[in-house]
Amino acid sequence: MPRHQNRAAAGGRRRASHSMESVLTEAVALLDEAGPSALTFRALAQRLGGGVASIYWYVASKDELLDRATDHVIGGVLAEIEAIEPGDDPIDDLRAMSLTLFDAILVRPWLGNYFMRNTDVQGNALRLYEKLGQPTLRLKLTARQRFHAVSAITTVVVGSAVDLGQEPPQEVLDGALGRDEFLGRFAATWRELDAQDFPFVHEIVDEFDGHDDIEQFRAALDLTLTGLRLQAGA
Amino acid sequence: MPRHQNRAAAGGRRRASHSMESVLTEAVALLDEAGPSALTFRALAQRLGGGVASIYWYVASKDELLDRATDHVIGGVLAEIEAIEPGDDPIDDLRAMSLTLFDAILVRPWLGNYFMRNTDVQGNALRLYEKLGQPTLRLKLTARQRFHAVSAITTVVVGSAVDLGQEPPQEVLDGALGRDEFLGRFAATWRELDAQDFPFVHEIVDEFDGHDDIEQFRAALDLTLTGLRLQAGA
DNA sequence: ATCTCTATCGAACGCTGTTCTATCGTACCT
DNA sequence: AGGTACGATAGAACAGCGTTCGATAGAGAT
Repeated sequence: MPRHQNRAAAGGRRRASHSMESVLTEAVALLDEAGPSALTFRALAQRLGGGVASIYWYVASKDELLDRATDHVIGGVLAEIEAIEPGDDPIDDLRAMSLTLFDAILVRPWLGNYFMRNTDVQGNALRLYEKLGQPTLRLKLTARQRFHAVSAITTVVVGSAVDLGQEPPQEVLDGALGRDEFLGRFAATWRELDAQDFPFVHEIVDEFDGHDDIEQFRAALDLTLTGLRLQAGA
Repeated sequence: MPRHQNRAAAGGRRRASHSMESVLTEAVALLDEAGPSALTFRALAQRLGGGVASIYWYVASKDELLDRATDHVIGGVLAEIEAIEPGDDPIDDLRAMSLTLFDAILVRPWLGNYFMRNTDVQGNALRLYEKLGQPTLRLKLTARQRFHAVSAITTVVVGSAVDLGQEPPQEVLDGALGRDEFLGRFAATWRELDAQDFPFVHEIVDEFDGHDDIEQFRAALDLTLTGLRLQAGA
């Protein structure tokens, strides 16, 4: 592991000169551009203009690379969340923070899969967890209820995000097939199901067709927050 | 794809004779015994006493294998859920179904990662989705609210389960390190954090230490169901 | 000038999912 | 019976992956 940051990158030489920063930045860029399957040590090395093995000086394994890359961008999210001014209602604050986190995962669907995997490496994730928990300190709850509340909220956020994070079947990644057509195709097969056996699916198929992910998430979050509000007796 | 099931497996011959059933059963067995990383085509072929390429006659890719294996066991869960007698309160029914599903994922943590990935292949998952939705038909809700409610519940169930499904760091898989010690080690590092900067983490660290996953899930589920009950105006 | 330590890299290893091609065995048709 | 089509099996090879090894370049200290 590197003990000192790289001071400067020497000019056009043979050997490449990296830094933790550049490694994580390029890793994130790869994840953003083409999803988790595109982040390979070879692809990353090529982007950095160096050899494969060099990356192992900064990172002990791919898992650690993913954890550090995740925490790297979570740092930005944390800053956004810390910039939120606390209001009168703690639950409204929780709501705002959750939406900010969700938005971030919406832009980078891969985040959900690695977020909070290992708080040893993911220091920013831990800080974010703390930040999410602080509003609950202003609620009339037991410590256990607070713990469960924040767990429930992160579950909803990350769970919703993971749903979205599933790599679409290539056709929509290419842009050949739009998201609406993708949903529509599912909806079409659902509509062909027997109406007797699948009354619920028929009831909601029009809602599913072309639905908005953010709205769906907001609905799930609000159910949880309503429950929490009731629990806090406010 | 096989059009006919295998009628009989001829006695001790050279060539192996499979069936969709046996392929999925052995795949599930591998997943159960040693997690997703243990399910490889080579390991599976060895268990089936045949060659690697044979599996591709039943399944077009590993993704499909995972989808079918998942749906295979979801079939059992579906039967359990269909055996539940509907009661007076639709939300109580929802609760019972969710707990049944969660229990199933608790026993097979890998389930959460593949559940509902592709309802084309996962027919039982679709039926389970329908079953989860039916109680909401008895609630005073709009179609959209019903859709969002069931999505929220599956998110909580699967989200909680995925959290648990993360392959533990080998030490606890070996049994060398118990789950309690594993949690305790995290708790210990959390306790060493600055109390000023991490008031919430300090507040809940004792709850985290040695916490029960099922209880944590139940708390998250109940928050959502309470919110839903309020929404339905009951 | 030599030594040490940081940082780099090419080549190789073992593993993976997947494909190619060849084949066996059975059921059916004449 | 003999021929043929096809369901079903399998070994070998391929490309790609994460990871390890051993060698080595460069900069600063002695």
